[in-house]
Amino acid sequence: MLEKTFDPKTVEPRLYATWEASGVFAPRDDPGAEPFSIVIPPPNVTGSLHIGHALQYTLQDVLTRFQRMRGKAALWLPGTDHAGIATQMMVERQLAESGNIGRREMGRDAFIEKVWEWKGRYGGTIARQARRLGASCDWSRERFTLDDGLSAAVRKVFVALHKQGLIYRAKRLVNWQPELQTAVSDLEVVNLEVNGSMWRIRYPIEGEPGRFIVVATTRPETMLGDSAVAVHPTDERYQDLIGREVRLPLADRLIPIIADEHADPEKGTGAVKITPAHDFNDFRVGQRHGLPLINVLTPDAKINDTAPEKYRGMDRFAARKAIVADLEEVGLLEGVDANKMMIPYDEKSKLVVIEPYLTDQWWVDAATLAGPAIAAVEQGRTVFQPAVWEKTYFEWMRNIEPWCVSRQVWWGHRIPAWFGPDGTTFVEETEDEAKAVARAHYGKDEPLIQDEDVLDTWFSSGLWAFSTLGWPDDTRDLARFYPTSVLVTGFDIIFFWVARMMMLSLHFLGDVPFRKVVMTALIRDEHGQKMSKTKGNVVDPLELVDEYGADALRFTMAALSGQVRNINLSRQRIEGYRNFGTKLWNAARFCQMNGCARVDGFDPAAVTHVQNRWIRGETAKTCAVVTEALEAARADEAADALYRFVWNVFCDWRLEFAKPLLAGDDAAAAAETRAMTAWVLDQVLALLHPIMPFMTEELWEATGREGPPRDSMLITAPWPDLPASFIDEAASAEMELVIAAISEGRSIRSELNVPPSARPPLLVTEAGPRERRVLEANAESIRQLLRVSGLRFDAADASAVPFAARGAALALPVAEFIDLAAERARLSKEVAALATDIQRTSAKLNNPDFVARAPEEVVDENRERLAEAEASKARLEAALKRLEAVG
RNA sequence: GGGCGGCUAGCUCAGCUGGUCAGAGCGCCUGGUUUACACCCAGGAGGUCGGGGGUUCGAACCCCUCGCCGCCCACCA
Repeated sequence: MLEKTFDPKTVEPRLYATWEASGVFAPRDDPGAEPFSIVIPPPNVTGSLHIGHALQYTLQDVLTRFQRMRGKAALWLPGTDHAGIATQMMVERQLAESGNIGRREMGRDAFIEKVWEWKGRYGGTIARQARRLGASCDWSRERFTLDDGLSAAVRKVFVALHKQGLIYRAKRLVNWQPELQTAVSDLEVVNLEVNGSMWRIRYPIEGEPGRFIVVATTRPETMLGDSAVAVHPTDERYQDLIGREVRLPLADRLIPIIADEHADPEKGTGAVKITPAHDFNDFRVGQRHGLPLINVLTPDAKINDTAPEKYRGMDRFAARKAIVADLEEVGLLEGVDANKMMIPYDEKSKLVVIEPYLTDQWWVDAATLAGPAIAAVEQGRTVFQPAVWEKTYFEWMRNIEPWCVSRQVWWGHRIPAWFGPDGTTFVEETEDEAKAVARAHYGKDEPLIQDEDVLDTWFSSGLWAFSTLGWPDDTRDLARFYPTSVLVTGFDIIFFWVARMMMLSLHFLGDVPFRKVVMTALIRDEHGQKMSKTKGNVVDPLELVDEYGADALRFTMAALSGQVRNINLSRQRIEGYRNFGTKLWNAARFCQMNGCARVDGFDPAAVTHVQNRWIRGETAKTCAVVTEALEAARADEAADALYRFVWNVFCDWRLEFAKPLLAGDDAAAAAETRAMTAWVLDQVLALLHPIMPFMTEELWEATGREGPPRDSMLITAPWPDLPASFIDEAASAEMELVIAAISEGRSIRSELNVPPSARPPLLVTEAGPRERRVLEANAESIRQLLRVSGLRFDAADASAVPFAARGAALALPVAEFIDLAAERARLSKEVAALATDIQRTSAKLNNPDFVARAPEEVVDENRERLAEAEASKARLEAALKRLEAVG
């Protein structure tokens, strides 16, 4: 006997351990099996499971389990990302907290050893947590971006791109994170609006004492590095000044006034200071005019030694204050205005202001790689779901900038570049190869120094789709599982990751990395607020698993996964789906208590009772919907269809109808109903398994104890393949009417507010010929049902006072139960409603435009509707007349 | 500045290519000890589908416009 409720806490760990130990997570080794593969978006090794992972992992697991059951060689490949900067910072912080010496004092090798230690200790956290969700990853294939194999792939890709001219080293302005003292990419910078100031500064015109040109700036400290002042070539105010010089205040240097389109006469004063080493626009202006690049900052954003002595060593913001004060003192500050502006911050901390800074870095020619990546999506070789994200992807790809891939941190893939004594660079996969090439170059051995930098962490994750499968080796996995089938990830990393994978995979494998990208929404709290620690509204998926069970959380994630941008998650929602699980559990208990066990050799195609033919068809319909939905990676649609079927069809009607049959005298019908019910439950378990693996597996095991033995666990059981011939249209039509009739009857009873003790007999007298036929055909079932519900059914009682309603007509013997006046009013209202319906419909049909232009089916529908309404109206009118006679 | 989304019952959301589309869950109200289930059962109330125009025989769905809300991108001195 099944327990009263499902206990996830004991069942889930047990089942997961059984699955994992039995090796079913690995793709089946049948060469004939069609491959299906997903690579996990690798979480940071330092990470732990958050609600967004729960959503993505649920989706990936649903698809993997579904395809596994469909007989495919299904692989869900797990792994983690070394997450260069993030991990390095975390370990540094941890070392500091435990009183260790700093990273720089420790030295590179010792520090990296510490990070590996950290990884060894905490790197498995998220994988353990994923298991609690039921993730059926093939853990034997787990990868880490710094694994030997993956690192080899990184070196090979880097070297190849370099030899192809698609990676180069160049001195350019980069986004510099002064606290970490590393370059970051454009994507790692976030512009935030702040209330700042704009200062107007007078630059004295050389040779014309008392005359100034006023420039406006939000960053006065950078004036120490000014190389020019620019005005628009057509700006009449400054025509005579073009070509002249100004004496740069404080720095006391002469710089030219130049004409450049960049200066916008509408903005500020129309004259703009040009600081090529500290501003991206100015850098371009400087290049156009051959201006010197004057860097005035140290790597940690203090004023350096090119500046006047007074400011040297000052922090950039302190220097700003000092410079403004000094300008004011010498009367060169014309004014200051409050100014709302966008300031670039470090994307992670949102605290550190990013500086444009002049350094040597390695760059990927993204524009060249983007071409094929754009074409692949245009041609539909990779499809985004939902498709709106394709626009975002195209927009970025078509305007892509060179990608700065070098980082001045230690934790990561060291750039495979070596410098010779004369600065010649040798880019090779190994030091030995570099030495060999250098020997050839110099004619003798020269000492080589490897580049200190590591690669952007997204460089290695950009190879994830193929490096994890063994590339550059010609592995069987690579041949079988590349391209992968689906990628499930958040829209927030379209640029960081999806786009880079597209570019790098297409370039090196010649094919897309995945056929479909499912973009998941951002999960917010129930009020639509972003989850954040400071707001205290973060929900921990593991807590939810503890409280409601993994299946409930999974069902919730699946059901909500259709949302494009935001998912507002509430506990009530999860409770609702937990209740759904309980409902299923109880349905299974009902089956068990009523002897609905599986029957050896049972053939669902051969059932004869209308209710069994009907539920067989409903099951087949649901199976088709669910299968199609999951094929399309629409877990939400599958969840929705299953919820409705299990609760609103199987439990609400099927099991209720089965009760009288099971208790009835017709032994054959009862036996058939038992077998059929068990069969339906079996199908339901299989269809639900991808979404609710634990409860379904548990029930599969429990229901397997009776009847023929199970061939396998549910996780590897075959997916139901129910033919369309299982749908019996006649049975469907009949049951639809029966259900409508019963619903109508319930409604009447309830509206009449009949106390349960009074239980009036419910009679059918005014049914039309069709309804009557159906009702009479099912008289036995209905009688049984009505008996259970305390109602009686009698098609022959002519003495009843008629009552009719839309759908099937039902009648009640009113006498003591019905308020005649109220019933009259009710009927009149019905009649009036039907009259307007008839009027509207006939007007429609009399409209020649409608008949001519509307589709035939629609016209037919309207004709039918008119006929039905007229018939109903006639019946109701007759009933009303009789009711009046009684009253 | 450019782009993209959203605005449908108290709440969170479905409504596919215009033709029963005005829906679901939760919440609320009424009733229920009918041995699967109160994590339940039955019933009910609630919306002029953000405003205004237009196209059409017909619009929540298409077009225009306005209004909020959100997100992404962008070098605005």
